[in-house]
Formats: sequence, C-alpha cells, structure tokens
Amino acid sequence: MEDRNTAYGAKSVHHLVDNTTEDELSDLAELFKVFGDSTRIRILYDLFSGEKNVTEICADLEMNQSAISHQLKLLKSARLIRSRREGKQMIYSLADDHVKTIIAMGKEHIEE
Amino acid sequence: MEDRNTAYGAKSVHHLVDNTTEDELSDLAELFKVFGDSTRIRILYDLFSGEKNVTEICADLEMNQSAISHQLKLLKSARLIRSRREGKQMIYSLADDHVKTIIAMGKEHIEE
DNA sequence: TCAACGTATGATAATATATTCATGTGAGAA
DNA sequence: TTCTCACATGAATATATTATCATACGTTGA
Repeated sequence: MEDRNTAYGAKSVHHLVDNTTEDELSDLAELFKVFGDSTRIRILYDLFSGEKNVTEICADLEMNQSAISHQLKLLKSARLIRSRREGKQMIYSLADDHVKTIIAMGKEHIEE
Repeated sequence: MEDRNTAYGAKSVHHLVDNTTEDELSDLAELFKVFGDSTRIRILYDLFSGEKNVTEICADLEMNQSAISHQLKLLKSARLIRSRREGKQMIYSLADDHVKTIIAMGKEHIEE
C-alpha cells in the first residue's frame, strides 16, 4: 500500500481523506457486522446476566452446540467476549462495557 | 402472539425473558446489520460532512450509481438517513445524531 | 489407559447479500 | 412534446454467511 504523500494524501479528491480513515471505516463495518446477527446479539445479551459456559448458552438460546461455538469464535475474534477454561468447560463473558454501550445506543435508535 | 402470562412469562426457562425482548434483539441485529457493510458505513461517513446528492456520493466513494442507490434505500428504510427532492436531484442527509453516536461507540471499541 | 463429557472445527448445503446490467421514472430544458 | 439528466428498481450473478453434520480435541474420572 502507498504512503501518505501519494494519491491518497490530505488533498485527495475523496472526502474520505486518507487510508487510515478508510481502514477505520472498514474495521467499523467488520465490527458492526458482528452485532448484525440475531444469534450473536442473543449470545451477547445472554452474557449481560453474567458469565456462562457453552452448554448454558445453548440451553438459553435453544440452539445446537456447534452453531453456538462457531458464533462464539466470531465474537471472540472481534474481542467482544472473553473466555477461560474451567475444567472441561469454557466460560464466556463480555469483554468490556463497550458491548453494552453499543447495544444500548442501538436500542435508543430503535425505540424513538 | 401470546401474552405475558403464558410460556414466555417472567419465570420462563429462557433467560431472554419475554417476546418483547426477543423481538427487540432481532430488531437490533437488523439495525447493526445495516452498519455492518463498508459501502453503507462509507456513505454514512460521507454524510457526516453534510447533505449530498447521489452523484456526489458516487463520486466520493468511486462507485456506480446503482450500487449507491440500492444502499441508500436500505439506509433509508433503517431510518438512518433522510432524503428530499430538489429539482432532478435527491438530497440525502443523516437522519439524526444516533448515527454519529453509534459509529463513535464502535470506533472507541476498535481503538482501545 | 480408556471412556465420557464439554467444546472446537472443517466441510457442506441452504440462504442472504452486494454489485452490475438493463431499463424505468420523474423533473427540467429546449 | 421530446430530450436529457438524476435517480430508482428489478433481475441476474457472484460472493458471503449460517446452521448442520461429522468428527476431532482437551480434560477429568474410573
């Protein structure tokens, strides 16, 4: 990729000024994509009430374990949840408060 | 749909307590899905600097008009943007501040 | 060591989504 | 009117995504 003094510099015809911003927007889309699925949102919401293992999440959402694990993996790679092993179980929890905040903002938009 | 004193009442085995919440989560997923696409995020961001017509947006994003129009339609049906006609042109703008807030929250998560 | 439990993962099939192409529609100018 | 510009839209194609199935992995207890 080219550096900041080339076609994508501050004087670019594009209003999306530089690569950094473009990349950020791309990352943002990736992030919101993770929130943009019912199963994943339900998992996140399920974890609002505290950490849970995979089996519990499956029970709460009434979905099979494989589907849940696949989605947990996605959520984790987006750093929205954390996990730790406890014996045979994996305990999942929300990574930070951003998750709650972002969901709250979304709710506000919907509820107006 | 059933009322709150049936299988989905407060004592449900589900932790996602009632239908209302399930529906809300579903709506939330729908909303975030709209943010979860590079083209749409770039359109929104493009409108941060003020209202624009379709041709301007196409130029800014370097994308063809049909693709942009299709995405504008989606953004509008999610009530994230508004439009008004001005002669031959359609002028698009952000619907409200939630858009900026939600994107700002997403940014915060990414930047930590 | 082996069996069983809890979880992860690869492959597949079904479905959803985005872009393009062709064309249609509304508004103003000639 | 008719032409042209700005935009919208339906259909088709390409690509991405999700759930399921089968199976593999890691841990504990027998």
